[in-house]
Amino acid sequence: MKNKFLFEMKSRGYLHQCTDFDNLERISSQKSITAYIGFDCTASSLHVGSLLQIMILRLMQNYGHRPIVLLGGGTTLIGDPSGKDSTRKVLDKKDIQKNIFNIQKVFHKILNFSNKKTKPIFVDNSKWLTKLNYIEFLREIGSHFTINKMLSFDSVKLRLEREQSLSYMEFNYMILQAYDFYQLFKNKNCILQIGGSDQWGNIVNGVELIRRIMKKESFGLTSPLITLASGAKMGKTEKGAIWLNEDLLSSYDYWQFWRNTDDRDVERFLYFFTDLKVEDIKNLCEKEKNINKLKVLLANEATKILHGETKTKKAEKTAKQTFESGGVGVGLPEICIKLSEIRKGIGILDILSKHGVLSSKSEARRAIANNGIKIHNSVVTDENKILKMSDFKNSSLKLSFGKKKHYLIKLI
RNA sequence: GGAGGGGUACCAAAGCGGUCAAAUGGGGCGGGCUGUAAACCCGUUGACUUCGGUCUUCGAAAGUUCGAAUCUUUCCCCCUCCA
Repeated sequence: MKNKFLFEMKSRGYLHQCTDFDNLERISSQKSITAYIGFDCTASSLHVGSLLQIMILRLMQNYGHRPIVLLGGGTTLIGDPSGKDSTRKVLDKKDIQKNIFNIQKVFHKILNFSNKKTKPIFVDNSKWLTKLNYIEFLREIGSHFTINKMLSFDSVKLRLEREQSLSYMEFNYMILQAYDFYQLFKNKNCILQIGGSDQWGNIVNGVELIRRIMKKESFGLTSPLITLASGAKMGKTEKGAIWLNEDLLSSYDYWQFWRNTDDRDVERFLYFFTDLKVEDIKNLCEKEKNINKLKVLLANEATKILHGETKTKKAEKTAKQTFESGGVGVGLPEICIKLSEIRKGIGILDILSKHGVLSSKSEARRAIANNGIKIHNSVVTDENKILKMSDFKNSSLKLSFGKKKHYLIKLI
């Protein structure tokens, strides 16, 4: 393969399907191209489930291509039915705008803005979608779609087969996404749409719409859906999503997420989520027998991309102090307690339930009954324990819930 | 619009007048083993509690009853078939 960009895409495992690989390869070796990925704005942050897409944009930039980040302010008003069992709550415009604002931040961290040629363009499809005139739209765009075909797409078919209702509103989603691609093709010279494999149908619709209206070729490319070795979907852990925005998930917790990767996923993730060279990863995985070293490497490299070198080093150091030497890591989440409260006498249950360690006193009781709470590494057995000054060392106290969640209680 | 079926905890699914804070499975959480892994084993899984109990939950509201997730009425929602 002569095209370095697509070659690396392939060797990292980013490639799943493409509408016309050979032609895309030819064009992207001749000139710099523009490609877009659309993101849902249903939450105030993206989570690791979207990270692969962002890594692809990053890779594009490395090879001199320009990414467009489409934040779907318009399509989020409708809700993509792809891969979903049921209709989502409909968000209002204000929330979506807020989400767009917050989601943008993460691209500024991961993508490169210094090179004029490859600087990302942000677009919000509400700009054109909300202005559409229904009748005109049906005539110009709707006439290019047949219901026969639309019914055959997985996103629709699955919902119908499972006897779950699909509203007419959602049914229109794929047309709107196709229209997005058409708009970007026409106005921004964007010839490629990238997405997760669940987007294949939506993407193909766009490619076809462009061919029908403009008689020109555009391209669609999908990345594989990442499933964890455990079978779960990436980013959707039960304990809560792995958010990319730091106000929702600290850099330490983000580092921990990667550090706790399943053995079987480590190698793949090194290709997916780090900047390490493909050959280097290959060599490393062959030579390194200690999988835990690779996990640390993965955690370091992945965290670096999102949160930067300084915070990564800090997270690594904190983890080392906390887990390997059983000591007190400096970067642990802190809980501040007033000196006067200690003097009055504050119970362990209150500490646990009021500072977000656990969500209720009952849960705290349970945790203590199950030997899950430790102070300075020794198990707390009395749920009525009152914290005293003598429990603190240098006016701080290490509180642990389970093996992995550790907090530092500080006196103020 | 007509005829049926159904809405139970995070999810699936039992219960069909008291012994039901609700079987069972999955998931989650904690413990053990280990490597901050997987698998496996054990415990736990509404809230508050002076650990005696108390309070709020079975789509919503009203009612029958000493007593309701269970019976009645109305309403809301979902599904199937017919039109």
